[in-house]
Amino acid sequence: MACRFFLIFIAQQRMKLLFDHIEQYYPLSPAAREALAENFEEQVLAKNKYLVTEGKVCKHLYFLQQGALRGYIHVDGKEITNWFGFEENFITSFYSFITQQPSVENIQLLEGSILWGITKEQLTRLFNTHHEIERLVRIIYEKYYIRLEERYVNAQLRTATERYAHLIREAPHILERVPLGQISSYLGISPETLSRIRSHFNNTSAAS
Amino acid sequence: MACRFFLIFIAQQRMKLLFDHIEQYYPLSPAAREALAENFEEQVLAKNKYLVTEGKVCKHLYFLQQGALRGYIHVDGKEITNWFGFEENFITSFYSFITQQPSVENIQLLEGSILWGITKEQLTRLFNTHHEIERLVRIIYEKYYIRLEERYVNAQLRTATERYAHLIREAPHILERVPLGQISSYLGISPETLSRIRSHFNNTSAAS
DNA sequence: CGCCGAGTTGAACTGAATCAAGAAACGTGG
DNA sequence: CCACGTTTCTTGATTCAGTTCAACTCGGCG
Repeated sequence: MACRFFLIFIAQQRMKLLFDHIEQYYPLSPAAREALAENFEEQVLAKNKYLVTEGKVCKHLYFLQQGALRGYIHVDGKEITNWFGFEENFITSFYSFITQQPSVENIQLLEGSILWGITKEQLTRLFNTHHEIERLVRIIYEKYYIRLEERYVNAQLRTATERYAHLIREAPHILERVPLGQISSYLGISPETLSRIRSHFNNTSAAS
Repeated sequence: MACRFFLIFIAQQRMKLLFDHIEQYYPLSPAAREALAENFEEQVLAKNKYLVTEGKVCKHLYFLQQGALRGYIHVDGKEITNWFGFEENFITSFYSFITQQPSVENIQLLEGSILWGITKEQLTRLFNTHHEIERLVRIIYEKYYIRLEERYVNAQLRTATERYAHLIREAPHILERVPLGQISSYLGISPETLSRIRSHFNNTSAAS
């Protein structure tokens, strides 16, 4: 038996970042932590690989421990990036994961990454056995809802230049880790315009 | 005792639309229904009154049984409508309700309306006593998350004309119940442009 | 009856897209 | 380590969707 507890301990050590992150949302009992540790599976993926591809059902909810990725859709033959994901975030194609309908979006690795995944079925089972896990997920949904609402207002109200300024203020790391073309589609502007905005920014800020 | 059950029955009859709606998301046990019936409070408000005003904390989650309303924010002295709410929808200022921080948005009645409200505290208490109520809310969050995601993609990708076309296809009732100026800010275009788009639509569709 | 807010229509203007061509940066194989 | 093609980014010229400003119309209401 000592052996079993030791293995649980080891597993939870490897998932430390995930559990630390969860703690910020809602503190779980040891039993619930153990149940989660038994159901999350590690996944290591190389740059440019896909976590989710359009047409296929997204079965997993992921926690991104290390790396970066993006969600994009195809519109008129072009790739439109809808979001970027970085360390310590839950990742999935929400529409597909929730409804279990084929995904319209693709999730692609921008860097080699380490993820922890759990299937919808496993999670649903855990909801039945551990009320607090369902509470945790309810709270996570709340946070992500608010985030999305912010993005929506931002997209609706701001001009291209303002959206870029907002991005370098709120998430400057994106600029170093993501090619311009993907950022421009995320901001809803053409690559040329973003290039111009950026050079204008550099000139005016360098002058000061 | 017979009297008590009779009163519960009466209460649930008055809230029939709410319970029917909930049923679509997740079927509740009689005990949970009863608990909800005891905590939701009816509210009848006249046209142009406010359900939530900016600066104040939004304490309630509402179910709109009858009527119409809109959420808007002030930007550069202008009112920007972010969403419309109609019958059989849950309504709140999500950011304020979830975080219990002062609201940035106003919720105004577009018509005289009948609502059922429950406070955040009451709901949180019910989460502790009835797992299934927390599940219901988790499922509701999922649905509303997907809806918001759709609105986001729509705002980001479509042109003004396409957004209008999408609106009359998906929610034609809005046009009859809401003044043009509010619809235009919701679509993220100027009233003049919407007027032009609309007249163009009428001309081309009347010609066919 | 005249006022007032909401909607329409016109003309000028502008932010951003598109088209097109070059310049850098990047990775791959010799 | 360099030469190569490929992709990514920049810069310029033109075009276009949508804004802004301004004047006008219409329906409701004191």
